[in-house]
Parts: sequence; C-alpha cells; structure tokens
Amino acid sequence: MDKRKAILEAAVELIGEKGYTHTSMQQIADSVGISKGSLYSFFPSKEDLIISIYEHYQQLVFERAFVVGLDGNLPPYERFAKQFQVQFEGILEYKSYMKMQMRGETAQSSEKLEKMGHRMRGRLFSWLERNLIELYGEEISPYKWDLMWMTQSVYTSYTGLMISSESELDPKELGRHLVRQIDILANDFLAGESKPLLDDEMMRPFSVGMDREGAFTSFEKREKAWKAVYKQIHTLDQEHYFLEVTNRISEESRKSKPDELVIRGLFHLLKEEEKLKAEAITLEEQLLS
Amino acid sequence: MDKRKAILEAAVELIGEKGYTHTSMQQIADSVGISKGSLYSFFPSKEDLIISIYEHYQQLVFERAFVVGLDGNLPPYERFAKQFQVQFEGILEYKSYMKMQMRGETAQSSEKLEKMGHRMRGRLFSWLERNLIELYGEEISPYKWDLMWMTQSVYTSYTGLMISSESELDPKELGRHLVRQIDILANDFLAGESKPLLDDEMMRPFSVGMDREGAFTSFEKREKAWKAVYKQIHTLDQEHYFLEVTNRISEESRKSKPDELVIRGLFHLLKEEEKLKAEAITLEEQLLS
DNA sequence: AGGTAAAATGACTAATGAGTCAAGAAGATT
DNA sequence: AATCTTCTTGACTCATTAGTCATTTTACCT
Repeated sequence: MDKRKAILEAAVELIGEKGYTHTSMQQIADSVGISKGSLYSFFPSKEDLIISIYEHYQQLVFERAFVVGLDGNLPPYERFAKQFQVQFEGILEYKSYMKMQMRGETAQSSEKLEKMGHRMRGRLFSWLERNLIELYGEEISPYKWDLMWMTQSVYTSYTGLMISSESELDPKELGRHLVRQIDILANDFLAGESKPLLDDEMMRPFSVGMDREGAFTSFEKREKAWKAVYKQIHTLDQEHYFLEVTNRISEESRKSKPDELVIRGLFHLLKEEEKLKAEAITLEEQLLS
Repeated sequence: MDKRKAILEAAVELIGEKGYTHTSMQQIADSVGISKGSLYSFFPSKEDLIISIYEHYQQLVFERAFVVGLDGNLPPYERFAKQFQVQFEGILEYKSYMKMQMRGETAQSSEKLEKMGHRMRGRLFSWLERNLIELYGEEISPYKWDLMWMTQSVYTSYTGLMISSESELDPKELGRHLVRQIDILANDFLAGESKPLLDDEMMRPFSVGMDREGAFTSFEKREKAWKAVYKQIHTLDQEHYFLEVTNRISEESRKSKPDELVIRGLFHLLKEEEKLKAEAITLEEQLLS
C-alpha cells in the first residue's frame, strides 16, 4: 500500500471539492486515516503537498495524451482528433484532479507552480503548433496564434463541461468536433477571408523557448528519452515493476532538490534488464546532465 | 467623497491582486485609509463585502453592454460585433474587477454568489441566443448550444488575455473577429456539414428560466423598464444627477434586504422631473411588486 | 464656548489552522 | 526477553485574521 499515493489522492479529492484554503491538513490526514504528524513526514509543508499533486498528476495526464503522437500510422487529421480524444478520456479518469486544477486556487501564488503552469501551457501550444503546421503547412503560420488561442479556449471550456456535467460527453465525438471546428476556421484563414488578430509579439508570454534554443529543445530530447523507456517497458514481462521504478525516477527528478544518488540507484535497477539498458542509459544522461 | 465606493474599489484592487483569502479586512481598511471598525460599519462581514462588490460591478459592466442593443439602427451583424466591442471596452475599464472575477475564489462557496453567477451565465446565454436567432433564423436552433458554448469559451478566454497582457488588444477588432468566427461556424452548421454535440438536455444547468416562464420573463420586463429610464435620462440636462439617483436605486434594490422606504424616496426624486415620470413609475412598479 | 450626537478608532476576543515534538507504539535484532 | 530503532501520534505553540466594543475624535448645533 503506497501511502504517499493515498495521501495525494485524498488531498486531490478534498481540494477539488472545497478548494485549497478551505481544506486543512488535518482533514486530509483524517481522510487517509493517518495522523497529522505522519502526513508531515511525507510532505514537509502544505505547499509542498500541492506541488507534489501537480507533479504527480500532470505526468499521468500528459503521458496518456502524447503516446498517441507516436502511433504514427494514423493520418494527421485523424491523429489530431485521436489525441484530443485521449486527452478528454484522461480528463474523465482524473476528474477530481482536473476539478482542482480548474479552481486554480493555490498557496500565495508560488513561484514554482507558476513556472509549472507556464511550462504546461508552453507544451500545449507547442503541440498544437506542430499539429497545425503538419496539417496546413507553413502558410498557416501567420494565423497560428489565433487558431491556437481559439483551440485552447474551447478545449479548456469543454474540459470544464466534462468534469461538471452529469451527462457524459463522448470523448471521441468531442475530439472530432474540436478538430472539425479548427479545420473550418483554418480554411477560412487560408482562403484569406479573415485577418489574424494575435501575433508573436503579444503572445510571447505563451511561447516557451521557441526562440531560446536551449530550454525547449533539451526538453524535447528528454521527452523523447522518456518515451523510449516507457515504450520499451511495455514490451517486457515485468512491465509493472519497471513502470514503478521509472515512475519513481520521474518523481524524484522533478523534485526541487533531486537526490542524484537515488536516481542513479534506480537507474541501476532499470539497467539490470538487458532489453532496457540502452534506453535507460540515454535517459540517465539526459537527466543528470 | 463616497466612502462606500472607495472601499469597494480598494477591495477589488487587493482581492484581484492577491485573492480573497489572502486579503484581510485590515489590509483593505489600511488601503482606504480608514480603520477596521469603520469598514465594518459599511459591510457587516467580509462575505457581505465581496457580494456587494459583485453586485456593484456586474451592474456597471452589463449596463454598458446592453445599451448597444437599444441603438437599433445598426444592422444585426454589426450590432452583435458592437456589443462585444462595448463589452470588451468595459472589461478594459474594470480590469481589476475582472481579474478578481476570473480568480473566482470566494468565501466558502456562498449560496448567494452561486445564484448570482448562475444568473449571469443565464443572461449571457440568453443574449447570445437572441442574437443567433436574429442573425440566422430558427434553423440555427439545433446548433445553438454548440455555437453559444464555443462563443462563451472564446469570449471568456479573450477576456483573460485582455486583462493579463500588456499589449492591449483593440476591443473593436476583437468584437469583429469574434463575430466573424461565430459566423463561419454557424454557416458550416447551417450547410449541414457538422452535427451538433450539445443539446438542451445536457445544457439545462445553463438555461436560466427558458423553461420556467416566471423567473426570466419578469426579469426581462424589469430589464426593459430599467433601460427605458436610463435612456430617458440621457436626454436630460441633469443627466449626471439623475444617473446617480438611479444607480443608487439599483444598488439598494439589489441588496439582500432592500429598504423599501429608501427606494420609494429615491423614486420621488426621479418623478420630480416631468420627462422622467412615466418611466420612473413603470420601473417602480416593477421593482416593488 | 459648551454640549451633544454621530462617526471613527484600535485594542481585544475567539477561532482556525500550519507546523513541531516529546512520548509512546510497533517492529526488528540479538 | 531485553534492547534498540523506526514509525506514528496528537497535544501544543504560534501566527493570522474575522469580528466586537469601550473609548476617543469629529461634526454639528445652540
């Protein structure tokens, strides 16, 4: 029984329901069935707890969605729709986390969370951009921000609708629907009927490292290395065990002060499996550089 | 110097910046330059204060937007765009209120605020619906929720963009842009190219009194009476004075326990002006029924 | 100027909740 | 069984803040 995970789940549930400030550490402890002191042995502070929640769940939600990007025998348009579908399915699965995230209320606007949010938005936009360029070519470029902004707003509000409404929307239909709307507007832009409203200049806060080579590119490489490892793991017998090890690595590496020794140790566990060695080494290099 | 208003403004500023829970009554009092005790003589509780803020500003923002609906010599399409424009202008003007509203964090989910939010959404949707039907006729009806939902999400997210970004978006362009996007999607729906995804059933939480005659209809009538008064006032010399009286009536009538005597007294002030008498009486009947 | 009513003040109370830590329970080791 | 180690507990401290109210200041009137 993973107590840490149990705490995260209980906390997400409570905070999603009543908000961060109106959920006390005592309530969370009670809900898990442990004492407050014990809770504090897992998370040194309330802020630390909520940050861990974000780290934990963002990883889960994103992993789901981006795997589809790899299954590369779908035509672009369908793949785009499928990716939304998978994302919406993830939202349904992690409803309480999403509820919490949408409330958006946290501790005194933590530096760290802000960075995380920024990184998330950046990821979303960069993913959208890639898809738009792939679908419509470079000609869409002048209109990309308008399309991306529109997409992001509608996506977000459908998310809100899904987690609040009783009558469940079908993720598949929703994905198609969204892509269809994007398509209509994109074609209108390409036909030169509408002028763009948003440009690079004013959207700078949302473009993460598309200008600065370093940050985002290295992130991309790391992302690839992660994916390689996960993909390889799925082919193995001891899938579950290696997944757990890898998730633990991921968790540790996202901490503010990751313990290098822990990470190195965990990687040794992965490297024991011959079929995983190459991917593990690549990822380890990426993480410890 | 209206101290009550000064408090509302200071509070909006602080709460917009740091959130409801992280803004103390002491800070608000300090910011206005009065004592806490004095603050409590205006607002009996913190919750009461935030409710008053919503009541005060919603009125201001909405008033601006709906006036355009009356200037009826614009063609429907342009009027629709103009209404968005005016609304965006309002957002720019009441930036800190909007910031506060977008944070959405309030006291332990007050019954009253929830009702208010619901009413607001209802108003927005009913306004959108009217415009869509006017522009595209009854045939748009099966697609109205999809269009309205899309519009509402994009509208909301542009609002967020306006209040956060430094580079100011032009409300006029933004209004046109939004209406243009609606138009493209509406035409696509009408051409039978896309199927609707949302229907009355699942959108019931958002349809305020479109089914139940009473509530909304009577609200509409009252709305008309208000507009008639405001319109008449604009033709008068002492515009400013009568506006102030009317705003005061509006404020009082939105209180949880409106003082009927105060309202009756204020109406006497309006009825002194012969040209305003008829409209004032109609409104008074609406309010005191 | 003197007196009275109204308004403003800020020290005080009470509640809440984050974070600590000494003491005790459970488990491991010899 | 005795001892040591690790985990768990919940009573306690301390800071914050909503809301109160006796006292003081201001404004107004005669």
